[in-house]
Amino acid sequence: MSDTNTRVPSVLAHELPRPVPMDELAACPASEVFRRVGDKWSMLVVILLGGRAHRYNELHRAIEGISQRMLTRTLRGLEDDGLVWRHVHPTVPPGVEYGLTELGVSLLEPLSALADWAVRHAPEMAEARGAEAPGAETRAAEARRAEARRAEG
Amino acid sequence: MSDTNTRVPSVLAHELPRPVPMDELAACPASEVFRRVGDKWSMLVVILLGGRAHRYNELHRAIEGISQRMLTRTLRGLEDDGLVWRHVHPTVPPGVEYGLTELGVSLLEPLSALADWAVRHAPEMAEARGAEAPGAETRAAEARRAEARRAEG
DNA sequence: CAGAATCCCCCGAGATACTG
DNA sequence: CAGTATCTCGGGGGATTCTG
Repeated sequence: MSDTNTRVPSVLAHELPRPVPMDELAACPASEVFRRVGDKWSMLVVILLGGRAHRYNELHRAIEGISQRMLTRTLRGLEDDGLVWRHVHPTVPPGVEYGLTELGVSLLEPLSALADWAVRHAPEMAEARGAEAPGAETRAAEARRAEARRAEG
Repeated sequence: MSDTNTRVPSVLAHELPRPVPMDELAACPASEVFRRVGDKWSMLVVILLGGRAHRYNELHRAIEGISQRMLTRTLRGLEDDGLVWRHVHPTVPPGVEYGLTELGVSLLEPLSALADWAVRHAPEMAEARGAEAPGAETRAAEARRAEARRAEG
């Protein structure tokens, strides 16, 4: 990936005119990060920790729906990536705190940009896919679309 | 999710002081979008189509590694989300073109911000997790970290 | 309190073969 | 050319139980 600090490859500079350099992107760190962003809990934890440091059970209660297993694994992953620090207070019932490293904090910005985009454009996406209430109707909508495609193509 | 166009909830404004409103975020479109970002091919396709419109096999060749099934499913998903359009040229061997909708184009910006972050901070992440060459050493590193944790906590 | 271990299930995703 | 149809497998992720 050549030169990192001065001139960033900026593969995605969204003016990109060229056929897109796959090697620079597919094999490159973006995929890895995208994957983390996509997993079910990581970014949620990052956001929570972006507010302030939390203890384990504090996170567990705050997130609601996550299993202990997944919370632990998620934290481990983020810690391994250097996004989250972990500090053990050697008290009698042990207390473990988690928080964002500087690296983790720096992620907050592009992440919030993406989240803001999501919030802003949610209505358009909802409209695009049929907009009717979720549930049985969704399948009906998909069926209609498939059929529309058949008629068209 | 209240008011969307004037004052965006901006849940993630990274100064966020409050305990983080889970309801506004967890159940909200961000998760959905994050998931899309995380899936193996979607964002790659978006980026490719960000350069210019492509035909099906053109994408298939460009991406290298994607199966027909996955390419089709990915395109379908993006189309359903309103990020990608699809146009069938009623020629004799059928020709189908895909491209980004306006919505899709608008995604390019936050997406590139995230990718740029990834490229910029890849070294730090690599260093954080041990930095040795991938493969068997990775497991050794993980083992070391686990042991370090045991010794510490 | 903060996990580790174990079991289990579902589905994302690849391989392969066939088609209008 | 641009798909669809099946089969298959690995792993992401949940529920439950046990422990320092």
